[in-house]
Amino acid sequence: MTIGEVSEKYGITTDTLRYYERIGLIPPVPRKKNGIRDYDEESCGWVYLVKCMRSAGVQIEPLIEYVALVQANTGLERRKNILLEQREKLLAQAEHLRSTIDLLNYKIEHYKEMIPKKSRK
Amino acid sequence: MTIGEVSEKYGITTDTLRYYERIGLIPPVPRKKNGIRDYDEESCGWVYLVKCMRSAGVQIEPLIEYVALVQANTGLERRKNILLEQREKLLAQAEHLRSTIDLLNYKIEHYKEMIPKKSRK
DNA sequence: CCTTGACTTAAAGTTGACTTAAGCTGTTAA
DNA sequence: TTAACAGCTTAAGTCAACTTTAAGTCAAGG
Repeated sequence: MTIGEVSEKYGITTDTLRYYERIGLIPPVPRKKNGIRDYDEESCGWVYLVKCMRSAGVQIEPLIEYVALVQANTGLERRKNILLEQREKLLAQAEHLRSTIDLLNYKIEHYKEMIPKKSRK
Repeated sequence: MTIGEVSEKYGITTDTLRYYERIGLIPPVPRKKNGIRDYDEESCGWVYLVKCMRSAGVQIEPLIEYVALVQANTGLERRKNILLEQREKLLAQAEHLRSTIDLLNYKIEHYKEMIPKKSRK
């Protein structure tokens, strides 16, 4: 799979895909003899994981550390801790999101009551 | 209430509070004769709302528009729509967060299985 | 042969959201 | 009364995470 196809598939620009690889957010992608990236299942899996985590708000730094450990095949305990830490953050975020949505619901109800009385046009 | 007290109360620096006011994220705060800000209930309410929305990920721009409309006492319909739009975004984000947390749970389970076999130290 | 799409490094530019600096003034404690 | 403090303003600076530009090379397809 070419970088262009992967870009299409996940909605990430080719520039960003190369950037991710450069900074170690995903492990080096296998190349064809001519040096062109040839994404396999595994690389796609990494891209998917990063896309998912990043869009959920996980910072780049912990992900880079995690990827480095997986590549070095070490730090099992540390890897688990990184995942646990990030999960904690996401759980807190989800909780905060819920209460903010409640606040919005409350305000929106207020407008629903106000508006029908005015608009007629 | 001085800016310092408000800063303390909501965990927002005085710099940020002034910045918020300057860009219209909260309406102008009342002043004492000497020009020093004197936050009342209403201003504190705005600070709280902004803190809540911002930390949930709501963009500054729509909030500025909303605040401007409230101040001009117009655009009831538009205000409601802004709130509806932001709620939609937060709901989508909450859903995405949930699935990402699931993915993390899955990966963490994997590490829980791997680790006990090795570590004995 | 030439266009297309891939590749490289390195650096500058962008965006969103603050933060800091510089240079004031006004109130309070020693 | 004088020095420390908290406040004031505007403009410039910072940071993360990209994005774009420069300035090329390389190789396959029409």
